[in-house]
Amino acid sequence: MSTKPSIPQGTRDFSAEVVRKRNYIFSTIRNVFELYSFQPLETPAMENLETLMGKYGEEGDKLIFKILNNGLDHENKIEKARAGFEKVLEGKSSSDITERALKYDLTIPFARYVAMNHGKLTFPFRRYQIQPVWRADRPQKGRYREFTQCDADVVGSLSLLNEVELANIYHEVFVQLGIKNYELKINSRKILVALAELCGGTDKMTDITVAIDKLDKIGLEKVKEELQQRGLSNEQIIIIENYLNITGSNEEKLIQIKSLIGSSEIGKKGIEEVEFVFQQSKNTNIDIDFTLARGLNYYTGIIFEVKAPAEVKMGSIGGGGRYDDLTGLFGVPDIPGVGISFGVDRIYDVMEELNLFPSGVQVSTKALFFNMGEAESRFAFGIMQQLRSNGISCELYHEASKINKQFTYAEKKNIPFVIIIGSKEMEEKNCAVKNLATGQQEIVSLEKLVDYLKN
RNA sequence: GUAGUCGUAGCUCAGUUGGUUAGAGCAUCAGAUUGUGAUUCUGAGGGUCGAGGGUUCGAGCCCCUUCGAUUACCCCA
Repeated sequence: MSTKPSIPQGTRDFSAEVVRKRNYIFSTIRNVFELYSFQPLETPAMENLETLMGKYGEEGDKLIFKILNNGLDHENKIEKARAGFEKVLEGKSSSDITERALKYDLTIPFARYVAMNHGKLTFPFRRYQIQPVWRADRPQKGRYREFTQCDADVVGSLSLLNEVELANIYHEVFVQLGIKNYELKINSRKILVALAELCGGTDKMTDITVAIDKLDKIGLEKVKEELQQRGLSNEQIIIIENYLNITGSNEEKLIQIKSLIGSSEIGKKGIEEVEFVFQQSKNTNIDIDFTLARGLNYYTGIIFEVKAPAEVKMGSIGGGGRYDDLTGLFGVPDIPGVGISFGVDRIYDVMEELNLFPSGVQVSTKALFFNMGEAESRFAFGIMQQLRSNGISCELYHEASKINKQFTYAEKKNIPFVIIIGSKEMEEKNCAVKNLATGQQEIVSLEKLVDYLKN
C-alpha cells in the first residue's frame, strides 16, 4: 500500500513560486491579446477522437493521448472490445476501444468550435485561448507531455493586416517579458509551393519542405543527400540549392527570391505576402527565412515561428500561420483564418535561464501577526481581519510558539513585516511592526496600521 | 518508438580493486533563550543505497530484469 506516489511522465506539479511566475507570463500575454481585441474561449480538455485524427499528419496521430472507453468489460460489449483491440494492435484506432482523446493543440478544437457555431459568430472572429494540451511525446529539455499554449486566431478574414497584427503581438509580448532578442521567422507556404512546382510538381512539396526545414540543423550537404534519397533529380536539387543559398538582409533576400521564383504566379503572391508583413509590421525582430516550413500541413499562406534567443538552445517558443480552409475539415467551407501560438512552458524555461523574472512577481503575504498568547492572539485576530478587509494579505501564527520560531516562519515564507501585539500593546492600542528586510521596528498605532502597511 | 547517462538521508552530493556498524554539508527537531530571530555553540532524529533477481565467504560498487529521472534522434511548443 505504501508505494511512493508519483505523477505521469512529462507532467509537473507547480509550486507557489512557479505558479506566480507562470501567471506573470499568462497575464502578460492575456493583456496583449485583450489589447488587440481578442475574445477568450475555452474548450474541453478532451475532444472526440475523430475530431483530432488526421489533422496533424501521421506522426501527430501517434502522439495523441487516447482515452480508453468506459465499460469495456461489460458482458454485452466484450466481443466488440476484443475486435477493437485487434484493430489497435494493427496500428489503427477503433471507436470500440477509444472514442475520445485529450486535445493536442488549440487550433483544431477552435476550428471545430467555429464550424459548430459559425451561424452565431460575428466575423471576423478574433479569439484567444489559454489552456493545457497533451502530447504523448518522449519528454526532454523544453518538451513536456502536458503543456500550455496561448493562441490567438482571426477567422473569417483574408486581410494580411491580421498577419501584421499577430507579428506585432509577438513583439509586444516578448518585449514586455524582456526576451528582446528573440527572432520571428516568417515565410509563406506559397513560396514553398512555387519552389515545389519548379522542381517537378507539388506532390514533392512535403519531401522538399521536410528536408529544407533542417538546413540550420544538419547543413546544406546533408539536406542535399536527403533530397536525393527522397527521389529528387540533380537538376531539381540544384534549384533548391540556389533557393537555400539566398542570404543577406531581409531586403536582399526578397530581391533574390524574386529573381528565382518571381515568375511563378503563386510564388509572386507568396513574396508579396512576406513583403507586406515585413514592411507593414514595425517588428524589428523579423527574419525572413525561406527555409521555414513548419510541420502542420494545413497552413497555406504566411507562416511564423519564434526562435528563442540563441544562447538558450530552446528552439521554437511559438509558431503559427494562415490556413485557408481549416473549418472545411468539419464541413463548413470558406472560412479562412490565421493564428499564432505561444509556448508558455518553454518561454518559462527561457526566462528562468536568462533570469528575466522581475523580483516583484513573488508577492506573498504582507504581514505575520505573532502569537503572543491566548488573549493576545484573540485580539490580534480582530486586527488581522481589519487588515484583510482593507486588502492586505496577512496571517496570524497558529500557536504561541517561541519568538525565534515565529521569526523563522516569517522569513521562510518571505513575509516582509511582522506585527507584535502583546499585553503592553493591547493596553496602549498600538503594535510593534518590524520590517524583516531592514531589521527596523516601529511602534504604530492600531488606527494607522492599515495606512502604514499600504505605504 | 530508438539510443546514451544517472538513481545513496527531506535537499545537494562523497563513498577507494568488492571487505567491519554507509558518510559530509545544508535543512529539521531539541537544548544557555517564553518580547526580538536569520551569525555561534551543544546534542538528537533521519537510509530496504529506486525495485526485483543473480554472481560471491562478502554487493552501495559486478551481471541481468524492471521502474523512474534526464539528454539526444524522430517530431514538435
